[in-house]
Amino acid sequence: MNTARSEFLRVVAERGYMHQCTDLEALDKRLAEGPAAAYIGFDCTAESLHVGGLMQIMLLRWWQKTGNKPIVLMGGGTTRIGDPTGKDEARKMLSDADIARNMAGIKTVFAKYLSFGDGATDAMMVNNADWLDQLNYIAFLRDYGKHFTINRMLTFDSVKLRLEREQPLTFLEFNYMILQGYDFAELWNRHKCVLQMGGSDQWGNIVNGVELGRRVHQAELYGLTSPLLTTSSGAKMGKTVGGAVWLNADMLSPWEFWQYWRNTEDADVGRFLKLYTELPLAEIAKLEALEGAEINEAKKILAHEVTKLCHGEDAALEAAETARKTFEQGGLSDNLPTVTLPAGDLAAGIPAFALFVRAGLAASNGEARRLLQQGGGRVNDVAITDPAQAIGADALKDGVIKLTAGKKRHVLVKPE
RNA sequence: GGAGGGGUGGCCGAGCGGUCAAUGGCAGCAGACUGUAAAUCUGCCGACGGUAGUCUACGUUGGUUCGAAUCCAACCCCCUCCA
Repeated sequence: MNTARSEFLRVVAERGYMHQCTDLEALDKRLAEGPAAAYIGFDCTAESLHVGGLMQIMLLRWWQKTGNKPIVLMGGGTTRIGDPTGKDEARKMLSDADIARNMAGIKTVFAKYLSFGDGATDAMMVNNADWLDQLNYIAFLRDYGKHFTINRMLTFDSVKLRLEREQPLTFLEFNYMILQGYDFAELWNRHKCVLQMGGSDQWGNIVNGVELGRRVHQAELYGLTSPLLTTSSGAKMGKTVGGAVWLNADMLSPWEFWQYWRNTEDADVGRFLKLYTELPLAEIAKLEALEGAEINEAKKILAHEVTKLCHGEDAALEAAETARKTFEQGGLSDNLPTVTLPAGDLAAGIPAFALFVRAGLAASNGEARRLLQQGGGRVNDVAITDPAQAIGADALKDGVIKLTAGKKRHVLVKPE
């Protein structure tokens, strides 16, 4: 791998993006010959992508930076089927309206990482509904179905998992891999796309496309997968207290996004800097070498760099400043998540537990009570252990009340 | 169509007439220790409620019982084997 001639594959190898490749040497040779097009597919299963998809986006970004053309494939068609890969049971069917809404939400993020346009290395976005929706069943089966044997399909992990666990796999889902394979062949046909990338769980689907392209179009196609990312302690990436770590700001504020990276485990800092930032490797090596509490500096840089790419430099700086005020000075920052409350309610006094619920720091009154009783709740940095203690307008400091749950979750309450 | 097995809290998985809001594990939350880290230890972990109490829960609907997640019936769904 050190012998890679193409800049892209060098980056991929050095920064840890590679898990498997269908034919590394041939791909390297192809890339050395000149710019190429590659695609990654994104299914429209939620209104935003989350950090789980960030590595794929970074791959496309490097692809473009190293002089190639990225194609973002929106799975408007395949999402109607539902990818069974890695799933114990069928996902519930999404309505076309859901899919359209999700696609609209997901699309927005790519503009931040890729530059779109009509030039040779400009990114383009396509939707596989454009060709899948109008497939003619019999014609499709004759032209493409003949290239897939059931024998082979049954050997794919996505299928085996279901069969071994004795969970049903519907014929609908069974077709997913064929359609994804067809996507690749079609993208070769339309845009001379030679490479499909994706997470390691997509390996089987990708290989299908490579083979289909060869059989139908005699095309030399390649596949490359990235490792499935878990944190050092084994947890799957991308969970915060609130849920997934979304990339869209309206689903997860830049402040919380920054916090997510700031809280990276020590052992993951170097790896994440390589994967999710574009800092030079030499600089990363220095940061990685920091010991003990000093590694916190590296985490701040990680948080800054990742947030800068996703939400812009201003948002990153603002989050850093908010963190500095909140954690290092123990003070107030008006950039913390804020909840408003009718001034009248506050004047009348609200039991502490109820206030925590209204601020979104507890899901139910019972949970809020427990939080307070266990000493995990603070009002203006003072622990409140009596859940029923009334909080009134006299708690206002500079016009706001600061609520804290645990060590890291802060919310400002403002009367209005 | 026939025979058998199964559907329990976010997940896995016990329970098989009362002492069950339901053992245990995972996940999650909080506290201690720390560095907004990890590991570890401790507490919490259905809802409402002045921790007494009330309500909603063990696929669905009825039934038997003083009393059911536990027994019966019908229905729905899943799995296995046979046809």
